[in-house]
Amino acid sequence: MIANPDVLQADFQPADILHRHDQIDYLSSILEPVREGERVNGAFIYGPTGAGKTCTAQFLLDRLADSSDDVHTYAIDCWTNYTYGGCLRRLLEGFQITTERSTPKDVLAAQLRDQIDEPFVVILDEVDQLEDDRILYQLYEHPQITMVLIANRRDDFYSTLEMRVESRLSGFPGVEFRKYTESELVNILRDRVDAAVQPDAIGEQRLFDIARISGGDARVAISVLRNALKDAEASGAEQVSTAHIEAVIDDARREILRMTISKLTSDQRVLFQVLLEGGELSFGEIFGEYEARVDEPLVRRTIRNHLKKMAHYDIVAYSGEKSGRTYWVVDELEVGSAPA
DNA sequence: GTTCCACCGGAAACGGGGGAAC
DNA sequence: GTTCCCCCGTTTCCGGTGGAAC
Repeated sequence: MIANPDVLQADFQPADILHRHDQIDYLSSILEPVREGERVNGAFIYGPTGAGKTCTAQFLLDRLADSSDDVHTYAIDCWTNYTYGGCLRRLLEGFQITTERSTPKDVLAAQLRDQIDEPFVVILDEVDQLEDDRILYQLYEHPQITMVLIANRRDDFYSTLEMRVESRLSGFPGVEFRKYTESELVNILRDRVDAAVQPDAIGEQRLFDIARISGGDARVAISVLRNALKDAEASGAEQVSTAHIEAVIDDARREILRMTISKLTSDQRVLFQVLLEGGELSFGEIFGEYEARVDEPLVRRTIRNHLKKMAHYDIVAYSGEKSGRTYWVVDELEVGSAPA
């Protein structure tokens, strides 16, 4: 049934990004001068998870790199490179400059300033995860670097920046990526189906079912599609049925959850599990349960930092400013009701 | 109003890990 | 192999806040 499984992976880069042509055209017009060697400040892409932000930005950078040998491009995941030094090192790596963990940060900054002497377009994905916005200021001031910033919420990001950085970046043209509509998701799924599976493996109505339960999130929709096709194939069916889709909704949920928690440290995973099982909990309840589950627990202050970081990741949420604060897991995968 | 307790978060210190220099 | 330097996660200290009990 499945002829080309790679096409069903969430990170597969399609030849065309459906329903994002307006954004692509606009971003292309912004980045066009870079091709001619001119300096462009950059752009800011924002919108919810699964709206195609990263995929589109990567698509644009690939196209830019293909069209000109003189333009260097690189993408940095600020979730994993959130420290000032770590982000600087990744940037220099992108320009083929090798660095060491022990290299002083001011040396890295000087290398960035002095050694990048050709047009360089950088995607900073999940830019709101950066701990230190000095890097954004230095990139802005660099005569050869163009930034493409990606985050979920525009206003939240700008509100965290130091004034001198905010005043510069607020001039970046913003490009909003809204959630996909059901019919848009159906087109995206059909595109993948046409490239990946045998004809008639899944009917149009079943694609609508998947689109409806995915809440506008292409990542979820593709995960449900992939799992439903696998389930149908394993059961010897010739076509995906409603029952196959119903059977894999929880699998898709777990898959997304696994992808999310795979980025966490072991202690953060315990905290996540405590909150997942306990629902809404106070700090004292979380810490008590955490302490009982690990052999060498970290101190309270560190756990507070971890919870704050997880809230920054949008994995957990909290209400209340001081005492009386409670924490809970954010249900990121908003899978709706099962198909009718 | 006062005291106690739990909690938050800034600041500084500590220590492990990794690389460079000798 | 040893020493030094640096990064970065963790710990310690401490001031501030808010709610509950008296």
